Amino acid sequence: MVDKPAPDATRRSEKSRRAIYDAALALVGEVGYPRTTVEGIAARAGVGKQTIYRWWSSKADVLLEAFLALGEQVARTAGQEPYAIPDTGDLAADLKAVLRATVDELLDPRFEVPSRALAAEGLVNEQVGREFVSKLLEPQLQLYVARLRAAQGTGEVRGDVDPRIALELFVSPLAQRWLQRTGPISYDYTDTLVEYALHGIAPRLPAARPAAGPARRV
Amino acid sequence: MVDKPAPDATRRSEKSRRAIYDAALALVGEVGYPRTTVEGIAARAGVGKQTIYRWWSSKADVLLEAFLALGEQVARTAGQEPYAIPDTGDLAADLKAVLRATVDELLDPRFEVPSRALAAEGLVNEQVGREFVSKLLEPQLQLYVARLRAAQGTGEVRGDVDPRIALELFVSPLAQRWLQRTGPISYDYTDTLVEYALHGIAPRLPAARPAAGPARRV
Amino acid sequence: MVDKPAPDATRRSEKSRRAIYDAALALVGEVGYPRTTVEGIAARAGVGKQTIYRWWSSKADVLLEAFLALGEQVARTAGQEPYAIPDTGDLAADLKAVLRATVDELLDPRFEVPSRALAAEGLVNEQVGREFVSKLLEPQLQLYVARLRAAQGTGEVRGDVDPRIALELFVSPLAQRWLQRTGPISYDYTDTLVEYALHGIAPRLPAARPAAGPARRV
Amino acid sequence: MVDKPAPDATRRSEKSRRAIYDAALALVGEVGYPRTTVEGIAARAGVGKQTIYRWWSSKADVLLEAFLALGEQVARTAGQEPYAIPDTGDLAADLKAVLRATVDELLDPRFEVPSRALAAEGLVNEQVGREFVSKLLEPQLQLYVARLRAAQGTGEVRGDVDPRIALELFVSPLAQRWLQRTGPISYDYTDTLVEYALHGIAPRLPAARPAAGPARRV
DNA sequence: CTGTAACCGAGACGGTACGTCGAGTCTTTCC
DNA sequence: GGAAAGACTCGACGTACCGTCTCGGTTACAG
Repeated sequence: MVDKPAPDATRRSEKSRRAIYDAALALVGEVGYPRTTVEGIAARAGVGKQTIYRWWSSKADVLLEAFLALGEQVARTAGQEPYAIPDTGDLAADLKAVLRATVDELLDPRFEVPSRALAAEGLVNEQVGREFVSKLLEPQLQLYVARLRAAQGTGEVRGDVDPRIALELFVSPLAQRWLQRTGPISYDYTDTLVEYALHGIAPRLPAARPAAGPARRV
Repeated sequence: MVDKPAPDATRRSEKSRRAIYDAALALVGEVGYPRTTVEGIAARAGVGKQTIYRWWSSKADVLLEAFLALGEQVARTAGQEPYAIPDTGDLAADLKAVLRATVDELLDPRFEVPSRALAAEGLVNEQVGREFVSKLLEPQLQLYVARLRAAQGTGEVRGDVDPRIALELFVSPLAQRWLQRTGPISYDYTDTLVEYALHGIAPRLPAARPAAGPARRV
Repeated sequence: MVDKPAPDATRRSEKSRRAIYDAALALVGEVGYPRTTVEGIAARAGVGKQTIYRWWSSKADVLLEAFLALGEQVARTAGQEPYAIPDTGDLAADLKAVLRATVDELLDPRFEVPSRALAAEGLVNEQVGREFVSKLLEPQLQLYVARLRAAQGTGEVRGDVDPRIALELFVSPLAQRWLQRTGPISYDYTDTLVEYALHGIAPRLPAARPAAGPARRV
Repeated sequence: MVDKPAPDATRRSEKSRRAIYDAALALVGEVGYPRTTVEGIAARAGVGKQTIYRWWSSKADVLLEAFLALGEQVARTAGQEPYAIPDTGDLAADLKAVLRATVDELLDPRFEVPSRALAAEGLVNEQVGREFVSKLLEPQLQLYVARLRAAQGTGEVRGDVDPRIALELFVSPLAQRWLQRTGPISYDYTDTLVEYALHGIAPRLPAARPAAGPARRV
């Protein structure tokens, strides 16, 4: 069995690509993911169906790229990297700020429908899932890893902690509430998550060191 | 507009119902959720399509009930309630044990495909999502709430902690890794989650807090 | 390889069949055969495409049956058999009359487009061709065979002539002019064909028998 | 509306033209006319699609020219005009000989598929039909006209006979049997046609005619 | 001898129709 | 009246070609 000859990407129509992205995002936003069809995207974009099938393998694939492109475009519009995590020296405050921003984004309908749709498709379609995770999710999680490592440097976080796991303590609960609608999302909620995660839910042990401040040992 | 006359449930064929459950679970396991069709379920169950549409509203609905029925049947077979959380007095040990059991279940292919499929459908189909959460997910989470409340009684957990949020610190990360394939799942991983969640990732620093605080347990 | 289970003809929708015949004939008449599509027939008939593909194998197949049905219906309307060849005892007059009627029919636009289309499809698609010939053409030609045989009985036609070939002398030229547009069609033309065919194009040989009339020997 | 600028025929690639003819004839022979596509011809000829559309208006147009070119080439190979009708003084013999040669050609698969395809297309596509008739069919029929006229000079054929009609008595039946598969084709068949056509199917009865008559040859 | 304008191979493009699949509805026949 | 069976309308699928439209590249004639 031979793969078909693979189209010549240098001749690709930029206009069509953009029109397809726009149509796909618009339709998903308007009628939802399951009722968005390849045929509908093509019609709305003023494009032949074949032009979609030539460059993408499925509806999910189109939407994934469209969403990535949207992300880049928003980033470019915003001027600088919007997803950086600040480092004011106060880890808790920084995390709360970022998570509050995330809450805002999750509740923004422009993002909500397509990203929920992609996440759903990714659960069931392994290929889409892997790409969704590696292109969208993991890069953002790595920002938390970096911030937590910095906090380990300043002693705000124990040195033997695995940051890749630690970040899940506050990121995953938010993700699950949003995706699976297991509970409401609010600033209070994310603030609480950060507190529980950072300080632990166990009562302070009476032992411990006297010391003050955020452990300014060099 | 009137709802259609509503079928008379007393005359329902129990045999058909079971055959439909079996067929649905078997097909989802064999060909995956998206390629499982109502027509296929009907054919495999030796049942008319109308019999399915008479009692369920969609493929997801069938699968949801089939999955619930499977759970009950397994429970009945196992003899006693399988999802209870032990209370040995050692919270950490109890949670680790339960999460290890959960890991086993998540990796059991008999459960994996249908529950992943249901979760995915639930993301996008709000009705299914609500039912999935309220009938399957939340009841299990409430077991954690109960156990955490008990731990608050013994002082293992601060009294001012919201148990419904606290449980997410170790449950959600596991759920996300499994659902979205963001990372590997193992006993080590869940043990680590419990440790981080229970003791916090920050070094124990009882100071640096105003005072006040609740948790005035006797 | 198995044929698909073959639909149950007893459950077939008579209404759909009629609507499909009507739509097919109308469309062929309006836009011509090549621009008549299965999709168009289905839409016009208010029928799903699948219903067409369930019962017919192709556009040509639909049209063939539609045309046959039209023929039957016209016949039923006309009351008695319309394609019988009269036998007044005067072979030449009878043939001229029938061929004049045929000319009328060939020039009737209601028949022209679909039958020309079917004939064309039959040239290239052997299956359609065989059915066209056996169901439509040959039965009519057999009427000529019968009439010629009767004429052999009365001595109007030599006894050693093969009627199946003889009829082609006047039928085929008309068919070719009509189908291939190799020349105009008129009463004069068909009358001439009959004369040439019946009396031969050679001059009368001076020899021969004295006799009179159309050989009324019993 | 202006016609497009009309390509410069002097710069036309002869190699491409030949390759297109070859590819078209080969494909029609191999997969039949309906499954021969412009795209396929271009690919097989190693030619851009536009090169075909620049010089021809349709698949049928290409095939028509390809077929004409094939005819010329065969003629050139054969040395002299192959379709001339001999004039030995014996009309019946001459016609039988020519028709036997025609039978051979009709049964030659090299010719059969493309010419049947062209004839079919011509039935439905009037433009192609006219060209097919005027460029291919009529020139050959005119050879019969000439031969019949000569026969009128020698008294073998009545002078008042229209040769253009007369030739159809033996040519059209053969054409119809071949095109529409209404019967087998053989030397016997064509010999019989000639006999019937030339001598008439009625017994020779010189009487029963008013008199007068033309054919007053000296 | 060199533009430059046409043809050329290639193939992406907007479209139309294909023939298939499955959804959800409707109808028939049996129990 | 529920159930098996399956034909029905409908809508989308992914594919095949249509005929048009760029893209370099390669002649071949004009300056």
